[in-house]
Amino acid sequence: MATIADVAEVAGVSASTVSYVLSGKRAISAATRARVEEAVSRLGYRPHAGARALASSRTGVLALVVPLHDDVDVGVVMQFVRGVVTTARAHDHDILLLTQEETAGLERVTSTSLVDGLVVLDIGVDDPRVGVLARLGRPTVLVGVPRDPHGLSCVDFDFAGAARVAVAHLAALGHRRVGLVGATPSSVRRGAGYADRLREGFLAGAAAAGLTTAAAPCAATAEGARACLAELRAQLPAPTALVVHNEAALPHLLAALDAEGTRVPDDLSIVSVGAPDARARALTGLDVPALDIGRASVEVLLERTAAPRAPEVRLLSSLLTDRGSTAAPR
Amino acid sequence: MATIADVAEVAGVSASTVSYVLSGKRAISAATRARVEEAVSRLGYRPHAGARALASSRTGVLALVVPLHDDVDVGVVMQFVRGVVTTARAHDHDILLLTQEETAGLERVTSTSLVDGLVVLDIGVDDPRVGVLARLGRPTVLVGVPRDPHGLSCVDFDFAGAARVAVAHLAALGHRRVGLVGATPSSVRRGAGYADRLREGFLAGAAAAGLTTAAAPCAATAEGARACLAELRAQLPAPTALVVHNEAALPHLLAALDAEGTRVPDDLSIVSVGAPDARARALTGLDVPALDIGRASVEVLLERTAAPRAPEVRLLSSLLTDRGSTAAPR
DNA sequence: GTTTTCCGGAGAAGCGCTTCGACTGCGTGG
DNA sequence: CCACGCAGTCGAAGCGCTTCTCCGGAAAAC
Repeated sequence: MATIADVAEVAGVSASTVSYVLSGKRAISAATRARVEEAVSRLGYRPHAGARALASSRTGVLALVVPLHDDVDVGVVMQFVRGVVTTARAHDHDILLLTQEETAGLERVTSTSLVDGLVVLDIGVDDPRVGVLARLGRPTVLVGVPRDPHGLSCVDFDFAGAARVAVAHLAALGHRRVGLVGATPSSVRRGAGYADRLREGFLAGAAAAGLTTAAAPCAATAEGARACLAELRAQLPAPTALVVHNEAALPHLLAALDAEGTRVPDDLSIVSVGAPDARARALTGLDVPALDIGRASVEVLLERTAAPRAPEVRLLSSLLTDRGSTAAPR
Repeated sequence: MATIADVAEVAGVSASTVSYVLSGKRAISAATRARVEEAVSRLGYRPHAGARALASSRTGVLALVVPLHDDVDVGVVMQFVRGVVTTARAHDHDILLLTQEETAGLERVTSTSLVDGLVVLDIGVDDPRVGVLARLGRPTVLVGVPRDPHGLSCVDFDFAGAARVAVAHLAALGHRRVGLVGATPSSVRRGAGYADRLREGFLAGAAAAGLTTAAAPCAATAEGARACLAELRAQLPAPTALVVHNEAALPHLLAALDAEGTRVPDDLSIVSVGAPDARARALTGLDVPALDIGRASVEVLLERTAAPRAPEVRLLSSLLTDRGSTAAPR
């Protein structure tokens, strides 16, 4: 491998000049720049990442911490990762992939100076990692909004806003009795804040539109779907529409409705908020803009690795797509 | 951050001694080892990754190249990634995530000495990256088997073997007319070798068992499933069993069968080879051991970063799981 | 008793890069 | 005409680590 010294020799300049040509941190005459660039491409020179990191104390690598547990939709995670990687690459950064083994991993990659910053997915309301991350003192973006962000930036989907849009859509169609099929009990137990935030948006939106409501969590099984339906109907007789915040339970829910002869949207309108599922029936609803969240995370992070900056909470919204699963009540 | 010099000072030894204690590359007396370790933990010392990489020309990072196109099952990719990451961590390595932007990424991470080796997913029969990777000269493991591996190691699922097992299972039940629902046309077009390898295993196994067969690719849509069924029946009247190598088409296939009143397994037995799908109906079949493939990839790779070694092609098999979708023909 | 071996440790030379300070001409303004 | 500033370049000092060489002393060999 060619080194910067080789390039300098070929170009007939000093190593520092080559460095300045490459970094653009000092003025260089057009003639010298041309000679250096010629030498660089002739030798196929590539700066050594380790040497660069050592001298500049910046690595050009960001850590991405993704969840392992199967409570999250893999499709959404994939899209998110894709957004992160492509955006990082667009800004000349690479991604180091960490799984949620332990908080020790966070400690390790920061204190060995392996990465310049971190993006941490699936942050719970009282996530113990948030305190650790704040203490580590590296630029960090949390995906999810904890109760106390400890001064870190957050990026997430605006679940409350999405619920309000969903409710407003149903209210505009004339629905008066609307149920909420909530997230899985396990995700609620885990303290994933989005379940509560969506629920609050749902209730606030319904109250504003003067709707009567019911809400219940829903396990992603056939029995879970039936139980949730029964529970909702016990709270609220004959709802004419459902907001579903549970892509995993959706197939079971649709199967249960089909089995009892309930037609969508003729007898019941459904708006889904969450991961778009390619395999199941497409429903009217708001999709989590996972790609955009990934992109935004990296952008927020890089702004803060470049220069110190106040933390920020950025909530992204998405538009309601009509896929024919809602209609006016009969 | 504490440096090795700080540790040396606190422990009352030289920096080189600290280095040898940490790497274990030389004999150290118990007394000094204890003093050094005490100093390390007191200062919370962590070696700087860049400095280490510069001096030792090893980074402890492996590149993982994952596909973006949605022709692959995200669940399988996730499992695979999980196997890669956990195995790498178990051997004190980290994972740098690359997407298939371009072959330029491969070039970049190797020639800047960012990584010690590469694991490249979803290798096609004539994948252009294989030649590039061979030229780069870093330890590499291909997941998938190209026509010419250029001296690189390969790890993959034994699709041919899986098909033989599936066919043998059906033959043992007494089936004589068996159809193969193949991979999607787009994956075949892409040159993903597994489609052909499974097909060959299917045909060989069927021939050995004296079965009559038909085979057709299948698009992952409702019409695709119907067309594939029609095509199979045109080639082979009234097949009593199907081997399905297409998890994406499976829901549509089952729906089509259901719609025409064909019962599984009463009227038709089905063996599925591929990604286990949590959402759809569980079928008898062989699951791609994605986690194990990830694990094996890293192990094969690390064996070759540690010391030069001949390339290897490792095909992993899995066991047939009976989930009640096969029965003796009537 | 002397010589050889071996063990444990220190010293120093890089690894390849960035960046600070210094130097050299050259054009400007006083 | 002289200081002065400025663009353009170089030299050198690290960044923090690994690893080669060397060295003293104790143990083993003769």
